[in-house]
Amino acid sequence: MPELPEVEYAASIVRRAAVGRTITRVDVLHPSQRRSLPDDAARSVIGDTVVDVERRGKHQLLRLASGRALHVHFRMTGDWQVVAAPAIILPRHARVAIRLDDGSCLVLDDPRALSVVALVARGVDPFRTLGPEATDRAFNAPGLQRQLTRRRGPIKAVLLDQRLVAGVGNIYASEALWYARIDPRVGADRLDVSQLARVVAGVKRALRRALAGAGRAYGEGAGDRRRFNVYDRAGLPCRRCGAPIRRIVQAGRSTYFCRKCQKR
DNA sequence: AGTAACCTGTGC
DNA sequence: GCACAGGTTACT
Repeated sequence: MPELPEVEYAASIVRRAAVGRTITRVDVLHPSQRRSLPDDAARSVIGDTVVDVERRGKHQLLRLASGRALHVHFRMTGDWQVVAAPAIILPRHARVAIRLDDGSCLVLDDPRALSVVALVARGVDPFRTLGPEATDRAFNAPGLQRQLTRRRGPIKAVLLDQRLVAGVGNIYASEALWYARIDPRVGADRLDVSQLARVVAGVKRALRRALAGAGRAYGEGAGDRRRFNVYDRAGLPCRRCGAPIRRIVQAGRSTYFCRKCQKR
């Protein structure tokens, strides 16, 4: 589920539920999460107050009054559930439960347990390695071209590199290149600045469209394929030209594209 | 640049 | 049984 639009939506839910609230208890319910959030760290945030919730790329940061923060990444299958008091019934795949002073509970719900929750010390910037935000003006063709002098590889793989641009995931990398009409297999360093401008525009278009729809049609499974132009549509007709959508594997991940209208 | 690893679930 | 899954890091 969680690409940037879903993370933005999840962050907005947590913001509403947690800002201004004080943490009264933290339970780490799966050994996998204990690696990033050991028991002593979990204990140490008790009594601290959530003052803000930020999102950068696919990362979330719950800023605490002490100056520290909880850094959250959903990876493949994480999500927040906010459970209201007094009936605290944890979802099936509850991995971390953060109780708040109004009796409610923030639950990290993650079947695969790959999510990461870590305590960040005051003054540490957990986002320092991230590139410009995908939806921001700072993500632009000239800037991308400069980065490409050091980063080679097919454009699809390059878009997934969070150091170059923050927030593009596997679905929207395919979607963006379909909008840009560019073949995902092309070496990124072979694209000229006007083609890179199309890639940048494609990324923004795909993400903004999804951001507008996040919250609706979320996690319903069946409705998902309809939202996409190419992702998970192997063999189905391209919405632009009718040619069958192809699936290939790049760097171990599925890529979907239209061979006819995505060139070079 | 590809592959394994981290985990569990789903669908063929 | 096996392939595959929307992410990321650390290895060949």
